[in-house]
Amino acid sequence: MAKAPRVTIQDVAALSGLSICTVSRALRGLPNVSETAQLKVADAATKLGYKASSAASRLAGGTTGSVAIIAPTATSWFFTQAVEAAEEVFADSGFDTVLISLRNTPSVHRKVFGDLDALSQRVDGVLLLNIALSDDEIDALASSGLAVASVGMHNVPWDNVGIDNEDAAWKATNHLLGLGHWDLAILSGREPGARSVVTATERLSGFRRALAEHHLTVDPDLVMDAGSSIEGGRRAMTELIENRRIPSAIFAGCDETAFGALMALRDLGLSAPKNVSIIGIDDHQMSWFLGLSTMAQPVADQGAFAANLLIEGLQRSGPLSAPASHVLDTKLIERKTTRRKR
Amino acid sequence: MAKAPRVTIQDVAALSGLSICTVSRALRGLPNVSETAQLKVADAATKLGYKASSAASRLAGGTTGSVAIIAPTATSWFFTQAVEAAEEVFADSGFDTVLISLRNTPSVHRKVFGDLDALSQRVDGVLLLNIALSDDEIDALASSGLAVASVGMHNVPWDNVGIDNEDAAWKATNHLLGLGHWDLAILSGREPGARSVVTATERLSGFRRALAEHHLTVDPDLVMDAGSSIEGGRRAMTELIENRRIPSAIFAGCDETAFGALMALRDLGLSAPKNVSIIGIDDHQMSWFLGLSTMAQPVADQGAFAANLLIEGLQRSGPLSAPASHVLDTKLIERKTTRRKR
DNA sequence: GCTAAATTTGTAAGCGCTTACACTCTTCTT
DNA sequence: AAGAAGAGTGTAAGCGCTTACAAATTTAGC
Repeated sequence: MAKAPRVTIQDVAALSGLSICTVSRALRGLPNVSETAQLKVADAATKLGYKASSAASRLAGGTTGSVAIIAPTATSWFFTQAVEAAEEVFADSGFDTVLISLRNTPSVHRKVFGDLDALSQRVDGVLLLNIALSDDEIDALASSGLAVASVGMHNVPWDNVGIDNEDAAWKATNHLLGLGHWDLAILSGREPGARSVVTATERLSGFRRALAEHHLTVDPDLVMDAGSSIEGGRRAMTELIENRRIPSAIFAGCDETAFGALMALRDLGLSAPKNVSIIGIDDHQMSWFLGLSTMAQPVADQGAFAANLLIEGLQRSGPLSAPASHVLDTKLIERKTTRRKR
Repeated sequence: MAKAPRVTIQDVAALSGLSICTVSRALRGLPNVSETAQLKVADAATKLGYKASSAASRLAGGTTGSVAIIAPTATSWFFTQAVEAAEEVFADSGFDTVLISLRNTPSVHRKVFGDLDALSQRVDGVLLLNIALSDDEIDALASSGLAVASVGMHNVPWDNVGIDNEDAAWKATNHLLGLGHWDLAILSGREPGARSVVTATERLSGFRRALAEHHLTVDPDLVMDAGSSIEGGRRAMTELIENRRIPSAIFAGCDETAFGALMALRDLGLSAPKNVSIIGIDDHQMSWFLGLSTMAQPVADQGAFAANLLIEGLQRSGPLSAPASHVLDTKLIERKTTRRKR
């Protein structure tokens, strides 16, 4: 199969009998192109199967036709769901998706956000998934010329979609409190050694608020950095049981953490809700199976929604209207790992 | 933050007192550059913080500095693990990773593989994860100019790494057979309506061989297309129990399918290994917790290994040596969902 | 020591696209 | 009905890099 010589804008111009310039404008839907020209160009383009060279386009000051999705890690459930949904939206809109996993590693984080020029050279926009950014990084991003949208990041100068983490945590905690549990632990926070994640901070704060409203104090011994992985949950839970004490109930920052906790429990001959009640956040696909009580959140929806916001931002490109923050609902799903304190 | 004017190769040339051309060659490690020049260029480049523009480089006939990972879907466990591992390797080698999910959708598949020109325009190489390709597609890819490497694809004209699926399935089936189960069902195959996956075909064949070696026939009623998702496993298992019959044991094409089957079982008041023994393939993170017997395979290793092969291929770029196929080991992990037939 | 060959360096022509600017035609003005 | 304004189109100059090819320099050969 011989390499077909690339179809360039020249060919389209030739076939349509117009100049390169007019073709370029027509193709990009710019004004000042007659309908006749539009049609001729569109016709010639499809006939030739023309696709603009992103490299050339980029070099000449145009766009790259690709966007980046930046996630703290690519393996945890939340991110895989969100990434898949966003990728679909991007692909359907003709964008390539560059995946960047920070791997929970500060040095990678710095490398990515420390050189936005490099980023903006390769992509037109970025979709941020629950990334904890410093004020400087936010400013830099906002003025980088890149379109930005995010999931799970509040108070940022770009469009965002997420759930109300503080509220979800508050509700989850209240569920526990309502069941008569007052000695609560939280398995959340950040991966030890990693950068903290906004989400975790907000969830912790919801947890604290719920307790405070019941005039309960948070025992520092029961606040565990468990990250958001199964392994982290397991480690934290083991540590909790072996070296601290068993609380009455546990609020896990996400379902995977709860899974890990459940494992640790079983390792030690304990179980939920017998020895301890436990609730997570997410409604992971396995949660139903494991009977895990949880606050359900629409993950794929968030990814798709944010992706669409980014694409809109890419199109509008004009004066940025005020950034909007969309909040999606969460819902308590009571299953078998939580029950009234005896 | 004013946008720093881009540092171009011109600037480096000026600072080093050499011509653009020499700088370009020096930067890319091409021959015929004196050591003195090398040093001067390297010096000037770092001093200026110079980064080549990938767009310009690409346009001029160089490389894009990015590679694509193509997966049948981005959400299933196997792929998320492999993708994360590969992305890490790519990132560490300075490549951008373009994620392309086929979403188990034939039309997407056709779109991607039907226009390799578009692909080769944006990336230097592709990493294929368990993609079922027609001979024509394989030929087209092989002669597309793209570097290619794959996971889980045998008999392809490029480097591949995978496990011996036929053998793994055979071993898993033999485990069941050895336990006295002779009435076996298989939950594998492809997502109904989707393109078949090589892996599934090979696993089915290992299953058949094991049975044949024991002079057993495969009951077509017990061969279910379950795809490789939890949902698929659940659906297939439900269908099996409700409209066909309950076999003595089940070989699930992957752990997630097995999870789904376990769910379906429980839905109907049954359980493993009481009513049916069940074994999967993968050793998913949750399998230990659920007590699922399985054939463990090193997923992240496969992704990383293949990514390295791709990078090597990218570098060598010369006459392609014979494609190598690397086979990684699998291991039977006997847990609680399989037991001797009573 | 002088030419032939090899090595290092520079010149210049693109790669395919965008865009400022110049140039036709049409339309409105008055 | 003549000039201004605007719509539609074309010309040409890059964007930053790679790469023939030519030029300059060094090295080798006899």
